[in-house]
Amino acid sequence: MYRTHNNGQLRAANINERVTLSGWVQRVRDKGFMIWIDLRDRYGITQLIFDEARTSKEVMETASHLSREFVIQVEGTVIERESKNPNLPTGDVEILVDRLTILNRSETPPFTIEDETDGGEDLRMKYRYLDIRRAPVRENLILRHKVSMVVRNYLSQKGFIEVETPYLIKSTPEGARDFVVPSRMNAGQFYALPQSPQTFKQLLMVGGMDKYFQIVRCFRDEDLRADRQPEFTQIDCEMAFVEQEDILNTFEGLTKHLLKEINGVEIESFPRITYDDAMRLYGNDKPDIRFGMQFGELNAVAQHKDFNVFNQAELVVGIAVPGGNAFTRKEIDGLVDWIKRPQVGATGMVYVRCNEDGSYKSSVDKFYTEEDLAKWAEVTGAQAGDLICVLSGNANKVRPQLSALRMHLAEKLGLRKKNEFAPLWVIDFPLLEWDEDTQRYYAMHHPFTSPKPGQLELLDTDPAAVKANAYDLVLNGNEIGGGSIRIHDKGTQSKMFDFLGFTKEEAQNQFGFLMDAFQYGAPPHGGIAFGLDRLVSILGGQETIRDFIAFPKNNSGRDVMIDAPASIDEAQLKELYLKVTVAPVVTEEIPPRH
RNA sequence: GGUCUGGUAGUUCAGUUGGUUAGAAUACCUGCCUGUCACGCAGGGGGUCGCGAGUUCGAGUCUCGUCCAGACCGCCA
Repeated sequence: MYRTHNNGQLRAANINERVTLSGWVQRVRDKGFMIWIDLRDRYGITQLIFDEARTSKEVMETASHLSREFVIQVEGTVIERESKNPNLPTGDVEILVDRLTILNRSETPPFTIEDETDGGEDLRMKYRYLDIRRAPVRENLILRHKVSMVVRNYLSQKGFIEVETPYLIKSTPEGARDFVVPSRMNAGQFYALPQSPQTFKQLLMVGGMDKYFQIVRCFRDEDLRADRQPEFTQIDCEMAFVEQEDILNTFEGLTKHLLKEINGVEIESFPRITYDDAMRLYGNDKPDIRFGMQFGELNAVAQHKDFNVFNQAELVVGIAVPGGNAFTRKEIDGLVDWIKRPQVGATGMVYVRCNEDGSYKSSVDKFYTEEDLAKWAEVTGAQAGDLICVLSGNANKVRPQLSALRMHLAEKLGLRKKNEFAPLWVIDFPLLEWDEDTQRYYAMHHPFTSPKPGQLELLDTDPAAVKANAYDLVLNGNEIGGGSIRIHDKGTQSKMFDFLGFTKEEAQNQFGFLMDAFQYGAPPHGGIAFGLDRLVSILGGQETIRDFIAFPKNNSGRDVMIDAPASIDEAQLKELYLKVTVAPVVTEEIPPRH
């Protein structure tokens, strides 16, 4: 038997018990006459003691040569500590060891296995199995497990059935790039890995499953970010015989339940905002509403003076930055530089200082009186002590720019508190989105999304005005879920494909199976999918999803631990009927560590 | 595809105007230490300054290229 207890278990009540423990050596404190060892496992740390006066010479000798991350097994007696450690749950006791076995030795790890490690991102990923020994990573994975369990239990109780859908499916040109898998048995043909189980869950509705969910891996071959991985996990859900209201209520219930179970936060009901309002008030379809700073449109009060920049602009829009009058000139110049960076792309910024005495001082005093500026303050809701930041230009460009500034300032001012949770629904998304490059409309959500009742006719006259039965769940400025009521009849679906530029043949070839299914009694249905990785990281109060994934990919989509992706040999290529047109990549040999 | 930041000891980093033998902390090794818990003290070993070219009497430092990593924009229905 390797152990009678784990390393987080023993308390004063266990004193005088004889125990066997196993684990990793966290730290050795060798004072010569006595050696203390912190023994670690997933459950905690227990202190071992080896004492000249009470421990055999042989065991003492072995103990003195232990070092970090050795795996050992000890037998001994639980004794009361002479000096207790209140910082440790097991801090009242220690184990006086009389038998010590080294189960496995360890090289010195390349970084410290501590909460605050000295290891950089790169190194931690290369030795991820060591990183996972660290409490913060371990706790994140445990949190992820808890969230999955809460979701599974909740949805099961509500009558949802978890059904698995295939990973080897067919590539479609719409949407993200597919990861593709060559088929050995079907020369020259390829599977694609699913970007989501979208069509399958709709077919499950046609199949009468009524309420489906799946915690499922999805794949997208697009560039990565701190919150984006090429393979990621969705909580994928679909319901039959529902309207938008039913979906919103069901999954608001799930999200409330999660916030309560995981974070102990109770929220009455989630606010709803239309897409148009979100864009108008926050310049963004996933607003962070933990703080205010809503946009104020200033065209009426700032145009028709002598300031041509504003007069020529489609939109003049500002935000009040709470306490922003305290910024120095240098800080404000820094903000201007920040928004002028190519990533944001603004051409300039006008600002107004709202002084404590009620007076105003702006960068455009030449053109505006204090009375004018007072109106700006009224529109943006600025109080004495605030700073008003104003951008102008084309509405579609200015709104995202001011949104970026709003988020940047909120970060700077500490308004994005990680233990505060502000969910909201964004509803009434447009059905379509115009793409300048290809000069055509694309489905904003996906081509299976239904238009609002009675708006299908608009498709021919004013496509941009068509609203969809689509909704996003936003939490703290992150889209954590999105879905729609789907099209469930062949006629409408066919019209959608037609409008999106599919020929009859293309539509039949790519989505014929779905439209066929719709001919056999497809029920009205709709659903939603949550990004589990992102959801868990937000509930865990962190920005990056990588630490909530056991073995994540890096910025360039590589797994630096197993060194994937990699070339495959000629024979394998031949078997798959593939020819590679670039030279095989020779990966760097990893030198052995000493 | 683009913008920006970084790459120096096992690790995290410093390194001035281009100038002697490239430093600190930590980790590691050795010794000492009568209750440690980030133990302490003394000593020691440890460097392809990412790689390649160039400028220069002289490059960790300047220039160009390249590779790697990270953040962001595009992209992600």
